[in-house]
Amino acid sequence: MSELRVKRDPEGTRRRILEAATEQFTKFGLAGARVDAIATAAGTNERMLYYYFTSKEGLYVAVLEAMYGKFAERESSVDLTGLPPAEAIRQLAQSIWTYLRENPQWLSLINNENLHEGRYLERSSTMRETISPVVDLLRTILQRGTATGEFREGIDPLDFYVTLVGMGYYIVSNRYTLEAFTGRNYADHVRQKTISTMHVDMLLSYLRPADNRA
Amino acid sequence: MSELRVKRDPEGTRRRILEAATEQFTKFGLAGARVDAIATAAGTNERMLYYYFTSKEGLYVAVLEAMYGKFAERESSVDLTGLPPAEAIRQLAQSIWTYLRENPQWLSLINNENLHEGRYLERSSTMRETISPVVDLLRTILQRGTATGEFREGIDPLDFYVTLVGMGYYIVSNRYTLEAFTGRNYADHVRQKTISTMHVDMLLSYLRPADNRA
Amino acid sequence: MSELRVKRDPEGTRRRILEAATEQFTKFGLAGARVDAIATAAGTNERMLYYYFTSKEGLYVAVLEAMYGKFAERESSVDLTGLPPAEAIRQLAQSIWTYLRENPQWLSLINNENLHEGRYLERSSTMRETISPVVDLLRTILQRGTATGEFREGIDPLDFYVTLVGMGYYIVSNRYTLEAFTGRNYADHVRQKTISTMHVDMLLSYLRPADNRA
Amino acid sequence: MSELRVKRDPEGTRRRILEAATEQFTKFGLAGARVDAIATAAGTNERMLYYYFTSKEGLYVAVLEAMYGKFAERESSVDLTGLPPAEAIRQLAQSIWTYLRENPQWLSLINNENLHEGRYLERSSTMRETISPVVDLLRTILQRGTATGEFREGIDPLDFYVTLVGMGYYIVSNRYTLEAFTGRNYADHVRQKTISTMHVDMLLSYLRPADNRA
DNA sequence: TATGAATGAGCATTCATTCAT
DNA sequence: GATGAATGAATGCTCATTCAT
Repeated sequence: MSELRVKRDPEGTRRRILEAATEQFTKFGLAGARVDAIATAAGTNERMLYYYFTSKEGLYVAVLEAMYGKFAERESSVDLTGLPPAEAIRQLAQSIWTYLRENPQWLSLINNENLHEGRYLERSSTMRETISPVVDLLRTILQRGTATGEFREGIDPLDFYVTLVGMGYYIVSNRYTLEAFTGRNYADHVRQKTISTMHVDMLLSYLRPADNRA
Repeated sequence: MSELRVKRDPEGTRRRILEAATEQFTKFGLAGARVDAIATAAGTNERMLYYYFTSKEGLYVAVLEAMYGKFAERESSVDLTGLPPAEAIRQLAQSIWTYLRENPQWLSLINNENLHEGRYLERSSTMRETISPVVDLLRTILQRGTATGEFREGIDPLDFYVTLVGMGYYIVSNRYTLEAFTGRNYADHVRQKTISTMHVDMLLSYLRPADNRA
Repeated sequence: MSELRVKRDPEGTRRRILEAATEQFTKFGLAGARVDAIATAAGTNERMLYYYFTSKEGLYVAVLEAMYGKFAERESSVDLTGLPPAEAIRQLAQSIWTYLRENPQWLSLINNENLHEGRYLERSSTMRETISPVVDLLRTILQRGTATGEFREGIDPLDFYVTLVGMGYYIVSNRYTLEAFTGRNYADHVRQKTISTMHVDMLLSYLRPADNRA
Repeated sequence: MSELRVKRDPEGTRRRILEAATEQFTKFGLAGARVDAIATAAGTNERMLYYYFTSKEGLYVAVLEAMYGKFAERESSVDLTGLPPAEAIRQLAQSIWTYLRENPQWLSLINNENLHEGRYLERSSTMRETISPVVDLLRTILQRGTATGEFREGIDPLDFYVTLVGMGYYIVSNRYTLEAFTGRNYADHVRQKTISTMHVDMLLSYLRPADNRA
């Protein structure tokens, strides 16, 4: 018999709570989110939230972990084999920046975590492995570029990765204050394209060997 | 009659409330900060907070404005006249990055504002003028560099400024999550020096004209 | 098929719930005890508690009844035949006081019942018969003592019994507040022996006929 | 201007909360009492309860302390100078028992404290001094009696006091369960008179010297 | 018999804010 | 200007209990 409202649906209930919580936490932060708003949005009652996640903080950690999961999944799915080094860098950067642009709530969560000095992130243990595949990929690209003489030697892949991510992160995360300060709307498509071109140029001109310059 | 405790000190009370509020808002955000904690920390009672700032939000806006004021003051005090263009860029970057490093609470406030989609920032109207002197300064430096042939043409000063700030912003603001993800402590002095060297190199190699490269 | 965990054990489950409930109710009272704590301590789930005992109150009554059962069993097992009256009184008193000392949770339950004005006790009808054998025994002893001239006439056995029990009850039930008020630890063995000697003396000197005194 | 409802009355509000709390705690115990019921009964709101007493437990302790205060006041007001020793004992006992009879809520509180193993009583520091005046008084009476040869030697005043109090305490505190068990209503005036006569007789016959007996 | 899932009312407590002096 | 007293609406969380399997 088909029913509109499924009465018993543990997995569904859990999932709906997690989705609702993700939205509330990204919108209002840990302190600002309200458990009753989460329960209502999830179509259940507050009690179930505690049944599945023990506490508001427990739910917050679960949201963080679910987010990391999706992020890691996506990061490891990029395929850049066979591309010339510079082009690989370009595409890797675009891929990461696109992800950040499309998932601003993810950045809100990260910012919230930094407000809490990473307290809740520490509880989860698999963060480091999340990004290592991308950094490995980047390392390979840099090595290929150095081998062909296109890139200079001695580039630290992790610092380079952090810089690359930061470029995209900053303009997405700070889009509202940037508009107030600069008068420019960096959420705008054209604006984003312009500045990301600058960023790619910057990354690549930095990689170019000194001999090639003078 | 002489008393140990000065009862009436309007300016002092106002200032102490503002200082206490700054600390609480930067630590816990708008939602997380507690008015009674602010009052206690300021050595006064909650009522005075409403007397001077109307509401919690009003106090929050006042904190934002006070912060902008200090930031603007500092930004306009840099003197780079007489320096060769590349050196001027280097010193400007270092100056800004040092400020960010030394004022992480300022970044917390900005992040909080972005969480609120810049709602409270809009109320204050003088934001844009805050950064324009620095951007003007940067524009002059870029023009000087272009004139001497050191820098390429057609660089957008504002986008360049945003990129430069973002580089410093990201590693300070995200220091906690970066440590969880990368295993590196970017709050560390040596680490910060290393990556800021990379950033300056990146900015300058981007500015170098194409003719100079091939 | 043999399994390590026996799944079905109705009597065991019922018993374990009752034991866990006894502990929780004596520790925290009816209002303070938590059904989920009882279920957990009994190694089952809350639902079974309702299956066997209908409600929290039903379980509470069941605990009361089980306690009475044990108490009655014990009370009727004292054998004092053949002892001289005074010695019989002495041994009866010691027997009762020892029981009280060894079952302070029983006193907690009784106190709880008095807090509820005996509401739940009334439901059980066999209370009165519980103590009547002991009172009968006491009546016989008193009659024997009167016959030999050792005890005076006209002693009410029930009032005497109540007084005797009260002496032991008070110092066990109130051991914590007594320590706070008097500085003496009446839970201490030596202390208990001293005061119970006083109590026995008191009971016996009361029983002694007036003629014997002057 | 005369108003029915006094708007500002800090002392009154505090007092009314304390009175309402006393009633609720004595009726339902610490766990069973409800803060909103207390607030309503006090004609104020829950917030004020926390304003004046910090927490439910804080209020509970305040109730305990207020009760002790009244008890101590009363205890120290008995005047027995000039009475013959036996009469003094009789009147002291009656005075204490009357107090217990008239303040059964006080006994409920004490029982509750014993359920909590005296946890909250410990916080208050002046308990011991509360009863010492009465014990001193008792000691004097006993000494006077010994001097005249009416009382035997070597009576411990504190143990004697504890026994005396216990006699009255038990039949008041356990009046409901006693009725269920014995069928007698010890709250009844006649009943109480009968048994307290027994108790006084018991105390006095215990005090009488051995020489006087045989 | 047994158990995981679900519920709604109620819980102690805290919140930002306002009143009266 | 300054302060203690007062408020009502939340807030996160727990309660005893019932439903569905």
